[in-house]
Amino acid sequence: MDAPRWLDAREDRAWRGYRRMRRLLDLELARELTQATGLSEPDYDVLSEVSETPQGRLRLSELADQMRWSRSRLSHHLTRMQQRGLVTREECETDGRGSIVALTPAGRQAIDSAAPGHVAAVRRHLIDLLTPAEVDALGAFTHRVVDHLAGSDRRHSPQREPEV
Amino acid sequence: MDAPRWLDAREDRAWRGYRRMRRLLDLELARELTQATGLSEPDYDVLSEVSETPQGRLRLSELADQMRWSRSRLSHHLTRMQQRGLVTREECETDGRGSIVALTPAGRQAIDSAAPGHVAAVRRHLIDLLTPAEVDALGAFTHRVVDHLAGSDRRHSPQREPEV
DNA sequence: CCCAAATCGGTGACATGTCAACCAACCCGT
DNA sequence: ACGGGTTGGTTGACATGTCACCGATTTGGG
Repeated sequence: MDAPRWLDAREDRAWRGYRRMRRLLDLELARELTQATGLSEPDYDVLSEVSETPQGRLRLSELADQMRWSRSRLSHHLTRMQQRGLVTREECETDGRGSIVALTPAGRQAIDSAAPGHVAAVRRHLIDLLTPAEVDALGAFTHRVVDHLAGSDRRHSPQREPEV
Repeated sequence: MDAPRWLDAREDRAWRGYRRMRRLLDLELARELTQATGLSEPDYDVLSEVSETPQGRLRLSELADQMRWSRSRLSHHLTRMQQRGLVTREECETDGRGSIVALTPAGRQAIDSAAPGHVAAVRRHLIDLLTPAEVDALGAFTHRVVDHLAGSDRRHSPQREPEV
């Protein structure tokens, strides 16, 4: 950890800007979404993922992996969503341990009516403020960063180092 | 809310990439920071802000504004940091209501020893993966988005509409 | 076939963040 | 100097997320 390379002015500007944007954008999108629909962003994300499957049904483990959520978090959150009538849990026939989330009609209705407004907010506060070139750059480098993290993640996941 | 303009393929790629990056990057940076130093990211941010003042002392309201934290959140968090001996609270002489956060020696030591590693992690997982042009683009559009949000925020803050 | 190990999901304790309510001190027009 | 309105900060109740652990089931090697 010797002679750290600090961030230069442009890097610092980018990093601070990123952090600040992340915080403010999150707050605003969550605020608008909740006010308009009563859904939180996690609610929205869950409903969105489940509604994109043909059946409106999804295995918990798959959902957790897609969202990069811990199983514990998903389980807690689904319990709350279930109490509000947005989803139900069903048994998995092919695996006795498994569970399946399914949208209720109310859940389907909630995501359908929330989506247009949410997309509009994303446009208004982010996408439409970027030039096409910036949109492409954002798509490019975020995926690069994610791939890199997924690579180093593997080192931390419950896998053994190759034996000697 | 009629005829929503959905995100096209590139916009969708950028938006999904951003969300995924945000989540994974947060997790990884927090994980490394906590493992190396025992500090959480919020801890780090608070210590970082306070340590950048000449005295290592800062008015609570100023700190809250700079960090875009609610006063409540800040108060709760400082209470926890205080219990761990990282900061202390002092009275403000010029304003009887006010409080001041001050770094303890332990707090100073914590941020000093945490900073190099944290910056290195930010480089390794983000900055060094971007081209210089991408760094500049990130700096540019994040600030644009923040300014836009700050502008619309004003409409929601506790201010009156101009009276008739 | 059998048993150890891994996987799936759930639970309880705890850390963190939000929201609304509150008190004390300040401000300021009268 | 008074008193209403505002501000600074704290608090408690509650929502959310994390962590460690558990019980049930599946899997895979001998």
